[in-house]
Amino acid sequence: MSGLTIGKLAKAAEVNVETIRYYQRLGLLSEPAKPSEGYRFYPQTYVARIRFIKRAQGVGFTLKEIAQLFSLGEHQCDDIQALARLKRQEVDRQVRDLQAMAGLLDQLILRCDESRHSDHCALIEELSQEAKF
Amino acid sequence: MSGLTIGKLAKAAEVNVETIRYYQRLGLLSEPAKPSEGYRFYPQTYVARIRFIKRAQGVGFTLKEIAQLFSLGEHQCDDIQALARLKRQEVDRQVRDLQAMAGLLDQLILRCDESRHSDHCALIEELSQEAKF
DNA sequence: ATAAACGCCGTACTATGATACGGAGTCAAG
DNA sequence: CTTGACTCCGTATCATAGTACGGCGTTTAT
Repeated sequence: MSGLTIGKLAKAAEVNVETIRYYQRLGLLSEPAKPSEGYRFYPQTYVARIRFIKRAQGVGFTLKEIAQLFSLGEHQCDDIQALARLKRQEVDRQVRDLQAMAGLLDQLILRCDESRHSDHCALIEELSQEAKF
Repeated sequence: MSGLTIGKLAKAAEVNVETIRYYQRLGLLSEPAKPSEGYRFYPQTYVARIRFIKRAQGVGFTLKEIAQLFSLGEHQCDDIQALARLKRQEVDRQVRDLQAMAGLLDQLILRCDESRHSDHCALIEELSQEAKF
């Protein structure tokens, strides 16, 4: 098993072929050398990498940030730590935001149980008040 | 204190004036009636609402999803619960993803401490393996 | 050995989430 | 009472993240 064609990779990673090409253009994925005759072959590890990109995006990272994240390991350990710690803090903030969101949804669900839901705006207000960052 | 002009609101919520107009066009914010002479006035509660939108975006919600979230409270409690529960599950998944991301960053930070960082790709692979949703 | 399917590559188009711009009206400080 | 800042509104432009398309070459299954 020397590798996957782009179509197989796309299917395995559950993305569009064009998306892979796009990621290559952005440098998120390196493009394997093209054999003088025939198609490119992609290593299986790309499946994981693409899935990772998709998940990171799902939690609010931009492709640029993800590229930065990847680059963390590719430098000598100098200012990497600072960047990683910064990202780490952002992630913590995002977790807090999501937990607040979970709380809001829980309250909405509860309120539904009680068949009474007049003050959801107060909830939103409260939630955003917490956001002192 | 009868309300804010759009500029004051924008400053208070730390967004561009144009962003507010845009949100109005999308129905995320209702546009206060324009007095026959003079400027519109926005209630202070809009500050919280805008901050909420911004935070929700930050954790991966689209404006469309946020609009949906807002609409949850504005219907009679029928299929609201189902939708809220669905969103709730998504949020839980996102929290898990973020925690995995935090773990990845922690490992990168550690590896920096050890001044040795050859296998970060293995980390990414591992992380995306976990993602069986 | 040939047709259908797939890969390659460049360019064009789409949707989302804003931002900018221009001209006219309004407000408020000096 | 004027001038500078702000509002209003419509339209245009931008960045990001893809998706589609067309023409050509390659591959593979029948």
